[in-house]
Amino acid sequence: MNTGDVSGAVTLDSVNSVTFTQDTDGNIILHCAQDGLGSDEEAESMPKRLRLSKDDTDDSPDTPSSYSVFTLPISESDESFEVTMTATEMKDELEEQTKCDVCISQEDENLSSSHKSSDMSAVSQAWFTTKEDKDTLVNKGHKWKQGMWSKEEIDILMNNIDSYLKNRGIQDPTEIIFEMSKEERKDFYRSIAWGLNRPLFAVYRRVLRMYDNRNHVGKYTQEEIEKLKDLRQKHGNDWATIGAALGRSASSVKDRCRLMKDTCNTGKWTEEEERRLAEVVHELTGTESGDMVTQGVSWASVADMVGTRSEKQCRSKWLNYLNWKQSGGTEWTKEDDLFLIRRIAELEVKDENEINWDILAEGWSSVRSPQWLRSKWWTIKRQVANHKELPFAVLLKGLQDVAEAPSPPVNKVVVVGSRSANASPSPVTALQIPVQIPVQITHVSSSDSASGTPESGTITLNSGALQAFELLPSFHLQPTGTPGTYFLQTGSNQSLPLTLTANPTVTLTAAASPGSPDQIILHSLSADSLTENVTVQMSHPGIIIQTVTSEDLPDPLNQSELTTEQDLANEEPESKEKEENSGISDGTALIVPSPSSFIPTSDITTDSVLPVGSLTDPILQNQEEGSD
DNA sequence: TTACATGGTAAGGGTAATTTGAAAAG
DNA sequence: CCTTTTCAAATTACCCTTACCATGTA
Repeated sequence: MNTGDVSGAVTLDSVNSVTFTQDTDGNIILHCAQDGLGSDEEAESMPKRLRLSKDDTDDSPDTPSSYSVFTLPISESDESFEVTMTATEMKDELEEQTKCDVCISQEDENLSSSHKSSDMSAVSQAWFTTKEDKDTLVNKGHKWKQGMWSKEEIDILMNNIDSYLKNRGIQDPTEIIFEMSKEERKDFYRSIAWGLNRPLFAVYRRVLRMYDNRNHVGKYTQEEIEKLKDLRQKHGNDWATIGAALGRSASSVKDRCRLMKDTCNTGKWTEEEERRLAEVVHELTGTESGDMVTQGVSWASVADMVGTRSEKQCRSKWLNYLNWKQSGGTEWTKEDDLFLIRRIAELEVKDENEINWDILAEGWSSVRSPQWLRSKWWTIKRQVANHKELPFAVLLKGLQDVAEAPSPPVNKVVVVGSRSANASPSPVTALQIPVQIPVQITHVSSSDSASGTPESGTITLNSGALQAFELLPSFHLQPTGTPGTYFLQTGSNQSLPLTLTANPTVTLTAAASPGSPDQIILHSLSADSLTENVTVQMSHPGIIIQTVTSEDLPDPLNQSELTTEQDLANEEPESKEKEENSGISDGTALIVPSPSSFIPTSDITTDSVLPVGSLTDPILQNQEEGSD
């Protein structure tokens, strides 16, 4: 699937000169002369005014402050549009200079010169290689982001690249990156780094990796590995040459070589190996058996001394098991799960990246290491199929509810997120309290049904309750007549993964939830006699039933049927794929209790999340393609 | 020449996700 | 007893920083 056609992509090439003023409410008004709008024949001289209002969902110290820009309606014919402008670090300037001229012009010399007048982007406009440089800047109060790039950062980067390309009339970014000379691409990196709190060299590397198509090739085959060994013999550490010969990037082959020491064992560690590992670690770090050692270890040296294992194996064994074992660690329990979620919630961080795992892990005997704890969090988090889309706070609250639910562990159905009505692009967080949704499964005694058992039986699902819904191959909704109530109907030849036993009605989960009148009735028309006439009632507004099948997307036909119903307009439970990024994708969702192995996350990732811009991150794209 | 900006490499610490394999359950 | 499922350990593809070097240029 291609995300390139995400609708509503923002056009950034409306090159006009604009003027900021401030109104009495403190809003910044952006006056924008209507001359340069490209092909627009209607040379409407009416100036377009935009109001900049601070987006307060995003005021964490580490994330860029962003301003939403809305057009103020001037006339009916005025094509309104909406832009989100990231104004990182420019905030202060904007606030103190109530009036300034900014030229967003074709020539990005202008662009940079207007920035140059200040140190607003000191971080992203410097190459900087040393720690001291970093410290100096940080001490001066500049933000310095490092570590994994967040989705937001990538979006900014992609947008920057996009507008650079548009300004230059270049189609393919790889032209600039791999073909142009230094001179020709002068200022490329400088321009695209704008708005990011990372030094240029970080941006530079990120971009190289992103667009190097020899970099996301996937698993090494056995032949490749053999060939790699040969090449290694021949060329030593000349990774560029080896990579070229293999059709892989230099860093890829370098990394692969790190995994294979000729003397490496695989599989389970022997006691002797473990003993040696412990000895070596303690020796190299000047610590004693029983001490917690979670950083400051040179794993390359450790591996050398251990002899039979690679550095990664050593590190992994130590941080995920051995150190904990030796310092008297205790087993991780379900309670620990809950405790972890609570602890994280207590931190009240806006973003996962702000969590200090070292501190969190301190004095917690069932935690094997901070690194391990972090991965533990990941496994918890990934039980939520769409965790990638959910705002951190929502995810957290949802998990907390789930974990604390007193309900029996069997048949737990959890849904995170609720529908935030329509339209209003209101803050995604806070208001939307994830709830557990009671799901009732009853037999329907409706209409026809020739089935012999009007009595109903318990419905148990293969293993996790929601699997039933996930596996629904396709369906459509039919209004039942009762407002907000629909039949959700599957195709006749598709059997639900439901089996009936002998029990009348079953509530899959019974958590406290806001009473809600809205119901969805699922009516299976499966040919399978056992599953005939099964109705699933769910009472909650805005449940999204995500059809996640192995073939990915729901049947488009059914989708369209679904959306034609007028009263589905507000409550329409399933619309995600359709609606793309029209703003209502916030927060509604579905947790799944099923093993992660099953859920293809590919279809719920980027499309609805990619906010603006028409470029796709090739890395993401690659991952999607690969996940088939 | 120095000093500095830019662009580049190798090494290695790290993360995120999948694969593997043994134990538990059917 | 055999097969399937489950779950944690092991593995691996990929990511990011640091240190250091090369070259261009003011």
